[in-house]
Amino acid sequence: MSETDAQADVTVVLPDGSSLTVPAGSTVEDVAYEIGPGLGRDTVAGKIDGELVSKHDAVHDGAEIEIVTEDSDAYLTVLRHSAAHVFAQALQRLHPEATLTIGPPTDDGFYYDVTGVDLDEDDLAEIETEMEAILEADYDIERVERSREEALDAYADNEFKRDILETEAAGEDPVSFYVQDDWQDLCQGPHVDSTGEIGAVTLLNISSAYWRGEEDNESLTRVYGTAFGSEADLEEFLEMREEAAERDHRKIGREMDLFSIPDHSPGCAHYHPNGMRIRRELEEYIREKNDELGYEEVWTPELNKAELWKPTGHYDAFKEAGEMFAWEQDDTEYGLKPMNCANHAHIFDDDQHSYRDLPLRYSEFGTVYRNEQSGELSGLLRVRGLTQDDGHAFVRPDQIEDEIRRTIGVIEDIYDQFGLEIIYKIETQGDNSVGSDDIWETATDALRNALESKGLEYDVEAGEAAFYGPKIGLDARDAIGREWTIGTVQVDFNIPERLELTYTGEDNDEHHPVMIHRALLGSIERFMGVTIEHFKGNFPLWLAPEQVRVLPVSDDTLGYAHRVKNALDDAGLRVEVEDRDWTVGRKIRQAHDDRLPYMVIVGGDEEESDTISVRDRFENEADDVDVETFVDHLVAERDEKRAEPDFIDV
RNA sequence: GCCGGAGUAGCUCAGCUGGCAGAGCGAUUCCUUCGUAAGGAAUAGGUCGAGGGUUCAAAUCCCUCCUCCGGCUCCA
Repeated sequence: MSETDAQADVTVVLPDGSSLTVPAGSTVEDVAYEIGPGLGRDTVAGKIDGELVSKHDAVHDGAEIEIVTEDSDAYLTVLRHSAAHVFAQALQRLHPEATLTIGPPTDDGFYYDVTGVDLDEDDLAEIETEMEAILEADYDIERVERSREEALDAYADNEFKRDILETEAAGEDPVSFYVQDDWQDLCQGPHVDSTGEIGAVTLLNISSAYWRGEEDNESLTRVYGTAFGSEADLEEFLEMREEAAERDHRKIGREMDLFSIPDHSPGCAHYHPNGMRIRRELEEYIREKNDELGYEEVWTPELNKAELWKPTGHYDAFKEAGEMFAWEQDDTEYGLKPMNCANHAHIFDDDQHSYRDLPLRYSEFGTVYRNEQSGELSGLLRVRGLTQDDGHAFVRPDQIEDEIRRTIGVIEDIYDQFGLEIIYKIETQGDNSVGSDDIWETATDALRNALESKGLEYDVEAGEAAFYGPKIGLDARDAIGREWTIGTVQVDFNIPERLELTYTGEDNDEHHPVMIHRALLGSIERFMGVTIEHFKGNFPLWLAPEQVRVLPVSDDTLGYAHRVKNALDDAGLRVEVEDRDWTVGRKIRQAHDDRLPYMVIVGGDEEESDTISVRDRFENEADDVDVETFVDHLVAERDEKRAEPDFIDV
């Protein structure tokens, strides 16, 4: 507490809404002791106005205070931050030449970016052992304040820490260090009290990262790890990672023979018959939704002259970044389309339009090619050749918001249908944008208003939009928690102007329409990847590549099995007969492994009574089932796109 | 593109201190005709990702390239 403010008091707000008055200069820890001595002793750190801070930080008048103890969610963050320090200390014990940069906690662990040292996985194992020794030694972790000068001195050979002193810690004097044993790090904290508090720690992988995340900056070595209060929690974490790997769409895609991405075509998926069945269902579903929204389907070619993309700005945005496949042919530059907009704009422009014609909407399953960097490719989730369920609505300015709202409404229906959890984002104008700031603002407002009028929560990602306009991004998570944009809605005032697209207004003057770019699923590839992981391959009946498999108990009933199959075939169901020379148990096991929604088992009893025995993927069984009843149920279940097999109601 | 890891039979993987290329599952054939999560036997199956080098000898050691995985940057 500082002497000068000793008289003044400050009032802080606690999580339950009550207020507490403490002497000015009080720290988070002081506030905790004020609430109760037990809480004071348990305090690890605090939150001031939602931001995680050290328990030694002073509170200010009106601050919302939260005390972080071992029971708080934020405690793990603190503990992992300390684990990052333990890593750095261990690293420098074994590799004194290593230079430290930053080492923050993340959602599920921590990382530390270092340089001046080459590390591989064997090094990681050694460092981990050293870290365990540091936990064992249970060093006190102490916050120490040092003068700027002292800090700059200490980091005479570390340009990164000096950079931090000049930016994040600009003007701070003294600055805080955290010290454990004979090791220290410039750090704001907070940290746990001693290294022994970290119950379990592990290093996960090694990668490179750019200083301050910018590609032009120095490349650093990043080591990822995580930490928990106990070994048991760490075990649980590692088990969950293994379970997540079981959902991996690449693994399931191979097991179910859905698709492949061969070496001869990196980033370009080949759909096998089973995968194509799913793709067709998705496309038909989206056609229905596009009909609902008033889109007319078109098709435009992949191959175009490169000049198509010059006026739109795509050429600058894609070609010059090396992201477009383009080449010289007979003295002319050709390319594969990276987006469908220019072709749809052509269709609009090929005729004249009255204000009465708008909105005019074109949809296309448009296959585009983008030369994504090799290290970016990831199964179906990030590819070079992708088919978007793309669409462009050409609207009058007064129609923008309504059009967006209707589109978002349908998108919500779609994601509800799949049970996908979606994160809404608005991405705003970036450095590469074309068009005036005013136009961008109007367009961004239109998106914001549409989301807000539907009461949807969204994050804002500043500066992340495409070059031609702001966008709403709908993100889904994959099995290991990565977020991928699937659907998107974008407002574009720029391309219509650049291409001089016009319609004749009520005033008999020519006006530029506004283009709304949208994709409901995003790309078939990414959506399939997300969907496979979401369902863990256990698709709802309407999507399942093989919906029913008929298993004859023995060859004697093979004929009856085929008659049952025909009945299901006639209803348009995807059904096969298992005719391999296997025992019934073997056939059932295989059908479960193949993730069949339903299997039908037929033997002498069934043939005699003209019934079937049904077993679903949940291992529910029903005997003496009438074939017609079963078919009727499946048709309804399929047509209503029910999420799970429910013929056998339990 | 950058850092780390990996590429051996259709799949999952062993072999990699250089010395005859292996297993399980799957496939094929034969036997079995089976009642709700793996019946038995035999057989076939390989450019050890590609190219180059070292060596008497390379899946194994060295170099270059390709592809995949995790992360960074970037995106549907």
